[in-house]
Amino acid sequence: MLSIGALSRQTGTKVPTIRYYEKIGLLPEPGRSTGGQRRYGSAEADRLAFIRHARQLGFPLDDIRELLDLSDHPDRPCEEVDAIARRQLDLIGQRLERLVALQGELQRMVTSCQGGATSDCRVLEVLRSHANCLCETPGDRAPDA
Amino acid sequence: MLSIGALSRQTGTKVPTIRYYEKIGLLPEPGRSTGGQRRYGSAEADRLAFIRHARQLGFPLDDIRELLDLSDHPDRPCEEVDAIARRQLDLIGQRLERLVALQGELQRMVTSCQGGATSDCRVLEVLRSHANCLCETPGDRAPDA
DNA sequence: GATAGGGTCTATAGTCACTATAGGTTCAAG
DNA sequence: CTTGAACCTATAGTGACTATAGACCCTATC
Repeated sequence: MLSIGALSRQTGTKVPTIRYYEKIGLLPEPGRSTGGQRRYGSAEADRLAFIRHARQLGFPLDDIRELLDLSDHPDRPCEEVDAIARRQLDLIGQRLERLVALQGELQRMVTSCQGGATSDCRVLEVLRSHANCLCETPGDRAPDA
Repeated sequence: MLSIGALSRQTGTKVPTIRYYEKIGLLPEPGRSTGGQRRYGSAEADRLAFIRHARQLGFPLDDIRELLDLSDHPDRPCEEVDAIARRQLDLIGQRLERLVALQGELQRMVTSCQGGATSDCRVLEVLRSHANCLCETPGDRAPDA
């Protein structure tokens, strides 16, 4: 039986994160010691490891919830799992494309800066003028990983 | 003089976002109509365009605040600007590296899935076992863009 | 001048995935 | 039996917005 701190060290997950996962229902409520402290077995440790690994791969918690659910039902077909993974792969592809473009523009900005006063700064100039920038995807956001 | 909606359309920024930028001090408090509605001139429009462009390049708002400040002082040397841009470039490089690794692992997962029941699902199996995964950077996060 | 509608106002809460804090309790070693 | 680290709960904060509610304004048409 592991304390929350031991589980934290074992899985590389911070203690508040474990409690957070419990609160949002990703981890089951564990047993408690007589004094009321959480005690974990290997099933919980496996589940948490699964979650952390999926998080490292950038899956959002809602997807992970679904993956865990599917994982709990070995008889169900794995198409849904596949779909979730492919969706995530797609997303990462999109982010990569975008990041490469950003890197390009930033690189151009930085290398064209010759020093001097900010009044002549090429970086600021580029930021000021929208000429020759990407600006394809105006208001998008992309989280994590 | 532009209404907030007109400025929104001109810069591709949502109206609540403009008000949010004002609240956190990135945009100055604009003049108002007799009825109390915000009215913007071209200086504000330029400033907002600068902010949006920097955001598209992934700069966090705090960096943008500093860039705007430097931009307001044309006599100062542009080294700081350069440093901020280089830092951002670095960050993007790191994110790219990581995303490429993620893409690789996800791709392997997805292509090795042969269909069938979730009990044999290769995707879930990989998520369950930490063997041959990246796991170098345990608890890191990386926002935006 | 009245009215209709769309735009605008403020304030507040929600998003995602945590992280930090405060103030108290329990556990294990010595 | 005492110490001090680890644990408990509850709440608030992060970043960069987004959404909602309920009231008010502005302009155009009648």
